[in-house]
Amino acid sequence: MYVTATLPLMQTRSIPPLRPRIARQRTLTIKPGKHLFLEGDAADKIYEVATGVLRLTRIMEDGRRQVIAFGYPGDTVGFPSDGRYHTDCDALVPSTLIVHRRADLETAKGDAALHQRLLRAALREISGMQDHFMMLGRKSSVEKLASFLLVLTDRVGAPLGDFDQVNLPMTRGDIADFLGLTTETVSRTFTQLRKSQIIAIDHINTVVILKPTALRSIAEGAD
Amino acid sequence: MYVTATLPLMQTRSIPPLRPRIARQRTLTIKPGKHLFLEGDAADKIYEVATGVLRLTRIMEDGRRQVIAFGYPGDTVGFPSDGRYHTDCDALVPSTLIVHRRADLETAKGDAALHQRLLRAALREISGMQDHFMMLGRKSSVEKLASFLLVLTDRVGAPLGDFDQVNLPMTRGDIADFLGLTTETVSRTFTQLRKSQIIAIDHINTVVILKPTALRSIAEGAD
DNA sequence: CGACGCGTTGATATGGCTCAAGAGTGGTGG
DNA sequence: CCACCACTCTTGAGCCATATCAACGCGTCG
Repeated sequence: MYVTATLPLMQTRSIPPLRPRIARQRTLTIKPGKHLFLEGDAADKIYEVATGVLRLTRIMEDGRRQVIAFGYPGDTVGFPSDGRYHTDCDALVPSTLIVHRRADLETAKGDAALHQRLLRAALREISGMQDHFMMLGRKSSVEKLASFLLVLTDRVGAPLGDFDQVNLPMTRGDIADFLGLTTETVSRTFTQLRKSQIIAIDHINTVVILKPTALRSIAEGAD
Repeated sequence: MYVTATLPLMQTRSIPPLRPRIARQRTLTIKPGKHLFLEGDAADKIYEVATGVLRLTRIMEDGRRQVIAFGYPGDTVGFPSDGRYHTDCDALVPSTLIVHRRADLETAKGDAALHQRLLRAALREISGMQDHFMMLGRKSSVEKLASFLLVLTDRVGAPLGDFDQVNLPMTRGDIADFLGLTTETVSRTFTQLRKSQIIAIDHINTVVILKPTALRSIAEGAD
């Protein structure tokens, strides 16, 4: 069997945000709480996150919500199907985005390199989602939260003394809806990891990874 | 809110299998139980299902399994990321596949129409997976099974008298691993739907949809 | 200062899991 | 053609992880 680190976020590995070279780039700023697009909107644009964090969600008629992904710098969001977006998308923190036309993804007629780039982002998204499946369908609450923290730390963690630290711009409810749990369970699971000295919690949204190895073995399903 | 039929399978809508026009197509036959590729294999080829049914799976070190998707005619499987496959893939029934080169997806240099076609398949896969997320994370067992049966019926159901009938080439275990349940729960849920006269079960793997409306309202979360 | 949103914690309920037994079902070889 | 075996499916009983319901603290913002 091929062993994979299980990665709940959209993408397996981050790619540095596109830096303008020759052509001027269309960019866009979006504030927390503001929607970039809604499910069902005609999808003309594709967005590449430059700074900030986005949230992609799906909502059922009765209000049940699933967070499909968090969009971090380097991530691309807004892949259309049948010309429409299939999730809602809003910002968790002030964010800046690079705007691409749908045509840049769909045809190689224009900027071939950009086309390639967007295509590759789409493929990365597919493989990232496959990890998320395993997590949603087959993992316990601790395993889910451990996996989540690990991926986030890998992608956007910052060293703090001997440890890695990670900031969580999303609420416990967002994490719950990403992992298929309730806020209460997420909160309890944080407490559990904190009490077993595997993580430390600074200000509600700042987690320090004290025992990365322990966290990793929890995520992979070691008892 | 934009209301979506929730669709657990890979793709929202089937597309007719590619029919050879000028160039000869490379095709391939695969028997039940045989693997088309494994997670981690170098991904040189992309496959379009012409006939049969494939199964895409992910397995954890301790044996927990997640069925990522079932590949029906018109579906495309084997999207690579970083040049590798990220799931295992085998056949549930004898299947024939149209083989494409990875380059056909990745560059528009060769057959532009084919490139487009594969790209669109990738985008459809992304949106299909988003539906699957909602199902895995937020639905009850009946809702899951109802959604599953509906999508399958839409895609590969056949009329039988006044009703639609659908064949299930996969085991209860496969369905369980697709829906994030156990075999026992899947079996019980089938029984429950059968006893409430919403479906009828012919030969273990043949389901007749007696009350599609009821099934639909269960899938969407009506109590 | 009050209100509201968010997070934590506790008590209890319950849906789906686990363990276990039996009933089909299909394949194989005598 | 039948007997046997392996495998899948079904059903039951009990349990456990997570949901639900509820209370409360804390920080933020008007």
